[in-house]
Amino acid sequence: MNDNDVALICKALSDINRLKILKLIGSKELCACKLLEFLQINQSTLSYHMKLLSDCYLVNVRKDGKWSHYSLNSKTFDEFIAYLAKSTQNK
Amino acid sequence: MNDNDVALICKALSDINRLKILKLIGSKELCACKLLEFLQINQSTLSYHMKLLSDCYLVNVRKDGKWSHYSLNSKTFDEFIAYLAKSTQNK
DNA sequence: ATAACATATTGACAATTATCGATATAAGTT
DNA sequence: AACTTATATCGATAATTGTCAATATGTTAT
Repeated sequence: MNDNDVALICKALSDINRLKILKLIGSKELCACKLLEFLQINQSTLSYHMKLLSDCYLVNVRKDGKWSHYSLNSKTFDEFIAYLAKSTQNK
Repeated sequence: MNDNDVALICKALSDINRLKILKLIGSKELCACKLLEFLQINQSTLSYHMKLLSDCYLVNVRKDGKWSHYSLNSKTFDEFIAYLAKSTQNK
């Protein structure tokens, strides 16, 4: 993880809908159709957000038939938090 | 601190130059002219970034004569990290 | 094979962003 | 008072972003 990765992840988290998504899938895996129920956005818009979140490895996608199940990639998320916290220390 | 605050802070940290600034002022206060030495950007561009960072309370500004001294607002930063970390837990 | 369903992709568009040059403000210096 | 220095603001511009409607892709059910 480097500054560029962190910038990308921050960008991914800089949208209110994507933050809501993070919270929703933070503790349990959800499919796109469930996420759609909670958010006031179009299906294609959700798909756009999910791609953005998974492109920076913040979110895992598990395909099961016609469903896409999304979950938080805890490894990336934890590394991100740790990197950020460390960024502001010593040097 | 709420989702909107966090989205704003994430947006503030989603730029590579602002991330560098965060690292630079994370441990010690620096004036704009010092920051300018480290970054390959215009003076007005730096001023724009610093305004963005201080508008979301991530950065403190201390004016001293004609100088502006910037430092990390640790309270905001720590709250931000804590909020993010908590966002992905239980519910 | 056809239909229905879940999700992804494309194209378009308005809004926002990062950047710079020019100018303004405000403080120190001569 | 005139000049220099440090920073902020304004105006313009190219690039990026979030959104939707329409369409495509792929899967299951009939």
